[in-house]
Amino acid sequence: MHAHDHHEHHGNDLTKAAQATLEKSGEQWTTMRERVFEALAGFDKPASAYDIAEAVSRAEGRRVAANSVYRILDLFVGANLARRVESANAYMANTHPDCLHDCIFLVCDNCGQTTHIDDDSITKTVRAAAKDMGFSPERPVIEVRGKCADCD
Amino acid sequence: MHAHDHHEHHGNDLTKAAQATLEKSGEQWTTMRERVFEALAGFDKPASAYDIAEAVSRAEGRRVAANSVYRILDLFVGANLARRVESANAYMANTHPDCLHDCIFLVCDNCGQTTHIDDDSITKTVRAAAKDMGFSPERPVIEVRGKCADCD
DNA sequence: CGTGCGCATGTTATGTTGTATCTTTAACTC
DNA sequence: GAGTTAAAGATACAACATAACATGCGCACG
Repeated sequence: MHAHDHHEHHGNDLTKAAQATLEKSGEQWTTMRERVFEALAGFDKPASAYDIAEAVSRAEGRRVAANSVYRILDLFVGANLARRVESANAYMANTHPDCLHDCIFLVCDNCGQTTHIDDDSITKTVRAAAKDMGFSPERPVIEVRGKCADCD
Repeated sequence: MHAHDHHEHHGNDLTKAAQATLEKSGEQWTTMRERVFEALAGFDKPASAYDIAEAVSRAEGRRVAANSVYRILDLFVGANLARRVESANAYMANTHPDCLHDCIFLVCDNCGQTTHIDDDSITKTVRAAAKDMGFSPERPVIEVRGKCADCD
């Protein structure tokens, strides 16, 4: 278990936490950003920008272009409201935007369900190993592909 | 340092090792596969299928389509002759195809230079952490984005 | 009041990465 | 060398990502 305690936000609470974090970083919490965040948080597996564009389009009854979604996702990733899952070319909402981690994703190859772990001892070790090679780590990407408990 | 000793193959030696490994797995070492492998091994940074298609096209003086390259890369990854770098949507030749590892890539965000580490203690820990969550790890993806010694 | 400025979003176009399907060629077997 | 099978070519398209420019909207300042 990791040492410090942080909230795993859910539902409306999560949206509120995201808004607070984004505003604290000096950015606006617009309608569009809220729609994108809610769409993203509504997926239980990594969602591509196009998945989100489609979801928001449906919810809004108008065409929302992927382009706009990408812009917002980039902003979210920068502000720690969302994470990119590299091995899936897709994004996940961060359930504790108020707290910074290198996190580890477990991605089921069968159903796509993705959970995350925050194990700072692992990520510290990975960063240290990179430093030992004279490399300056900035963003560890640690993902595990395999089978989730349900699909195994 | 990792415990067991394996060769880091280079140049013609590497090609020979790749051929041996591929044939041992019951696949043919064709002219095209050799061209693709050599093109791949010729890059010092992750190469996309399209990069390789272009390199092979130039070398052969004829148009080689990306999809042929993809087929061969998939085969190579399956046979441990090459690795996919997920955070770069690109591939690297495996310098020791005769030896199986979960490996760790250090990818420079500035120049693209990518090196790899084989640190089994880290990868074992990652797999163990996944198992603790009831997840069956099959393919850990461990990559570190940052700055290489030269660019830092 | 209105106009000019900054930022968010929309629109369209295009670039890059990855698959699918079908045809043709090349490699091994006898 | 003829027949069989695996590999590679051609073409089309799907999915992911960015670029460039236009529009809308709120707000500060004259």
